[in-house]
Amino acid sequence: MKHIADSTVRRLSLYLRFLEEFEARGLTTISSDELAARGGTTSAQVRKDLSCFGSFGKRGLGYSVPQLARRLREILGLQREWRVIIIGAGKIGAALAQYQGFRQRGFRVAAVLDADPAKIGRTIDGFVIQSIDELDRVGARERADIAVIAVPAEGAQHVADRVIRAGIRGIMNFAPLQLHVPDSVTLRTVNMALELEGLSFALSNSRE
Amino acid sequence: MKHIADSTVRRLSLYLRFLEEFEARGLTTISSDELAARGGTTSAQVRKDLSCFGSFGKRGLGYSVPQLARRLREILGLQREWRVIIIGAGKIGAALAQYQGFRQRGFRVAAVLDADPAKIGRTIDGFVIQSIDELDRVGARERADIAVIAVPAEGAQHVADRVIRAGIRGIMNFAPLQLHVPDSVTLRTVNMALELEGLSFALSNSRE
DNA sequence: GGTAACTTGTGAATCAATTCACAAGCTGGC
DNA sequence: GCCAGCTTGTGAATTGATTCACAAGTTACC
Repeated sequence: MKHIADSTVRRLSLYLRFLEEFEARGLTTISSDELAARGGTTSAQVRKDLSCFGSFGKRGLGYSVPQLARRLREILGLQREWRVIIIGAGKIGAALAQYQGFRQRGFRVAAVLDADPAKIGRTIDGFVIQSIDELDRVGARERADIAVIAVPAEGAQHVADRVIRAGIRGIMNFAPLQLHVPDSVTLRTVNMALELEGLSFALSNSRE
Repeated sequence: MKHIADSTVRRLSLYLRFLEEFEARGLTTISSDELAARGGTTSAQVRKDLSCFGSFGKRGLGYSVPQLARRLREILGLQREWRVIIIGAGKIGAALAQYQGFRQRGFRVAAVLDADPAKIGRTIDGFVIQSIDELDRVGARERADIAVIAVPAEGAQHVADRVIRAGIRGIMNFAPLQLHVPDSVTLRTVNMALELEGLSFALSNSRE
C-alpha cells in the first residue's frame, strides 16, 4: 500500500468522530461536503483521504454513515483492543491512568509503572504501581502494545530504550523532548511546551 | 513577513530546547549539523528554518549558543510572560494547573474556572476555582492572553465562543473535538484520542 | 424513460515543504 | 598572507500535499 501521511490519518480519526455523532443522531447518509464542514477542511480533501483506501460512497448520494464508520474503524485498527502501559505515576501519568477517554476508544490501561521506590505499591485509580524494573515481565504478561511515557525529560530516552527492548512497538511520549527510536517503532509526541510556544509565536507576530 | 509554517515554529522550539541544554553544559558554539542530529532533522532544514528570520551564524564556525538562544526566544515571543486562564477543573485542568512546565517557560496560570457550581470556591494548587460566568471579568482583570480549554467535548465550542468574546486571542484546546474559531484567534489542539488512533493505525499496518 | 439536481472519484494543476548542492565566508596553522 | 578545512546561507530541484475541475454515476420526479 502507498504510504499514508500522518495528516491524513489524523483527519480520518476526525471523520470517524463526526460519523459517530451522526450515527447517534440516527442519520444514515452524509456527503463529503458535510464531513468537510465539520472538520474544517474541503470536500475534495475528504474524498482524497478516503480514496487512499477504496471507494465507499455512492455518487449522487454520499456515504452510508454506519458503513463508512465501520470501514474507518477497520482502517484505523480500532476493532480490537489495544493494551497500554503507563510509565510514570506523576501528575500526568496519574491523570492519564484515570482518563476515561482511553477506555472508551478501545485503549485499555493494563499497568502503571514508576521508578520511584516510594510510589511502588501505592494505588492510582485501582492500579497498583509497579517498579519500572518489572517492565519486561509486565509488558509480556499484559501483552502490552503501547507504552505511554510520562516521566521527566531526563529519564525519558532511557525509558524509551527499555520499552523498545521489551518488544513494545508503539510509544506515546509526554516527556518534553524529542525521543529517538528505530523505524520499527512508532512514536507520537505530545509536548505541551511546544504547543504553548506556538501560541506565543502566533500572538507575538499577529498584531502588526 | 513571509508566512511561517507551523512545522517550522515547532522545530524552532525544539532547537531552543537543545540550545538551553548546550548552554547549561557551557558550550559556546554549535553547528547546524549538531542541532539537526538532536532534533531528528537535517542540517539544511535547520538552516532554512533559521533563514526565515535572518542569518545568525558564522560560516566555518557555526552558531553562538547564547546568541541564537536569545534570538529564538525573541522570535518565539518568550521574553515576556504570558498569562493563562484554565477553563475546566476536571482531571486534565487540575493536572495542568499544577504543571510546573508552564511556569518554567514563562506561562503563568492566572486563574482556574469551571461551570460546575459544586466546584466553585474549592481550591486547586492554590487557585480558587471561579465560575465560568466570571470569564469576562477575570479575563480582563488578569489580562489573560491564552485560555486553556479543558472541558468535556459537549461544552467546548460554547466555551471557546465566550473566550473569544472576552477578547482572548490564543486558545489551547484539550477537548476531543475540532473547534471553530475566526482567523484572528490562534488555536492549538491536543487530542489524545487522535494520537492514540494514529498509533493504532501505524501498528495495525506495519507488520506486513 | 428522460431530465434535473446531486455527489463521488480522480487525473491534472497548483501550492508548500524539504532536500540538494555549491558559492561565499570564517578560522587556524604555517 | 595564504591555504586547508569547515560551515553557513540560499537559489534550484525535488518531493509531497492540497485544490481544481470534470466525467461518470445515482436518485427523484414528472
